[in-house]
Amino acid sequence: MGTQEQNQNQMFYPHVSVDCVLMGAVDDKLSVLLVERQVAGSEEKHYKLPGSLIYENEDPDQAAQRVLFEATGLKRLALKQFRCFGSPERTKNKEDVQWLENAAKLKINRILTIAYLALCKMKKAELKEKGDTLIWAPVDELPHLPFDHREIIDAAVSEIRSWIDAEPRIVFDYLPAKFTAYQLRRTFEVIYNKPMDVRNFHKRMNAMQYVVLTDEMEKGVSHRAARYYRFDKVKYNKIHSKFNKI
Amino acid sequence: MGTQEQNQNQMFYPHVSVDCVLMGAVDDKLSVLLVERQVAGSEEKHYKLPGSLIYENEDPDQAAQRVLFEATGLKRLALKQFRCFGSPERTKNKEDVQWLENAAKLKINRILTIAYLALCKMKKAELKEKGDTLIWAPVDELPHLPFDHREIIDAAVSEIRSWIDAEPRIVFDYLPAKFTAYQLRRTFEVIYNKPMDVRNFHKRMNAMQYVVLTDEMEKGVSHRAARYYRFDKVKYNKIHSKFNKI
DNA sequence: CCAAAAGTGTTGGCCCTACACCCATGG
DNA sequence: CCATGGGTGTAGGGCCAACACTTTTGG
Repeated sequence: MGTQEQNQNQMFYPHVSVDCVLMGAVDDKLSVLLVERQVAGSEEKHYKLPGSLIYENEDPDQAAQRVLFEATGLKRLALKQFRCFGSPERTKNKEDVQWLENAAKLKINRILTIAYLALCKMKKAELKEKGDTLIWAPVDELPHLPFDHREIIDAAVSEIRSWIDAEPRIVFDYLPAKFTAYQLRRTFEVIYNKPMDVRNFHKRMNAMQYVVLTDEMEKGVSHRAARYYRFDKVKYNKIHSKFNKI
Repeated sequence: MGTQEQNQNQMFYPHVSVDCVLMGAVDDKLSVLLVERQVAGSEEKHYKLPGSLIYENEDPDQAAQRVLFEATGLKRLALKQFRCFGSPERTKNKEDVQWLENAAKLKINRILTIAYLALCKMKKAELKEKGDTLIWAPVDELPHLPFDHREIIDAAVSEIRSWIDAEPRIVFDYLPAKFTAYQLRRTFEVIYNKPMDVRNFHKRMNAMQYVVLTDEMEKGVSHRAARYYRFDKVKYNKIHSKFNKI
């Protein structure tokens, strides 16, 4: 570890947290989940990314799962660690630090955060049950956020696209078990923020051998009923196993 | 930050380090730079990734630059943070922890590390001057390494390829200012570990508008002299600016 | 019968791969 | 003159994007 002997007095123990960028589509806009935070002497609502300091003997990956479970009740999401944000500049805003010290009842000098991202299919309605302390904010209409949370969200949005390219599986976390071609296409359109040709998208979907037709159809719609497809995990794993990639 | 109020006694301050995977080609093999570490009561040489605990008020990115400067004398390398390794399991090997505590003269409970990677053109010969405490180890013939350093290196090798796809610039950090088509091709072959067709590679190189021909040639070689090319940073930046990508 | 969305094929361009021979130089 | 590596072009296949009409259903 280099020359730390000469710098022992400079050694220190930062706090380490995880922050989760949970993405979903609300009103056809790519949105992120934010949690309310109480700011002393302020009437308006303030929001931040769901996050937590990590516990002793807790793996950061587990901490991220815990944070999202506590916020949404969801378990075992496909969470991806995508970057550590550790600049001392993160805590340059005194208001943010003061809020954090009040909330954590700890003296905070510096805090590193490990950022995670996930896609999810939770609907606005389901979140209401958690008591109005959660909101979905469209990524291009974010409220004021503490620390570098905006920067974290920006990084997450560009990260999710390359993640999907490498692991298409994750978009199916965002969809119900049975879904229509339209739903899958809209998912891609929202995440990549561009329209996709319907016919070309069908071809692309056919090329995904792990997207299989079911014998169910939409019912009660005032137009030709769409077929339902499902994601075949076994076929997917066969195709995407590391073994095949070498 | 969730429910940390109820868990205050579980809050703790881990140590945070950076570890650097510096890659280069030695004897036509993709290799990583390792530094020697002294293990009490052992005659054989032990190695590890160059790394350091981070200082108070030090950005992890700066810490990584510092580590590589201290090890190699190189400054301002194109370093990329690629993952944080934070499992409590990292310190399960008591020998590793004991060695670290001796080296750092600190009691270590747990240590998170932020892993960085870079390509570099330093030659074996140049490293000798640092007094034999550094080695280049081929990635498929690594010695025993402490903690999860082997896992970190494996992750770095697969990471570097996708990084180059996104930012081809970095391969030129690995080459001298003037280089031949052969050198550039060998660089790609070593990093991707597969042979590349000479003609196709020339076409690919021509497509890189930022690789420009100079009017210099090889001298004193016992075969047709190769032309030297150079990397044109200005052209590269024009082509790869974020502005063009949206 | 009309509104609304579902579903379906073909063509052209681009890019990548495979492949073999002549050129310049030093010894 | 020969050994060594430098340098070049073409043809075929796969992948992606652009593009318009018919089908089914509920109201």
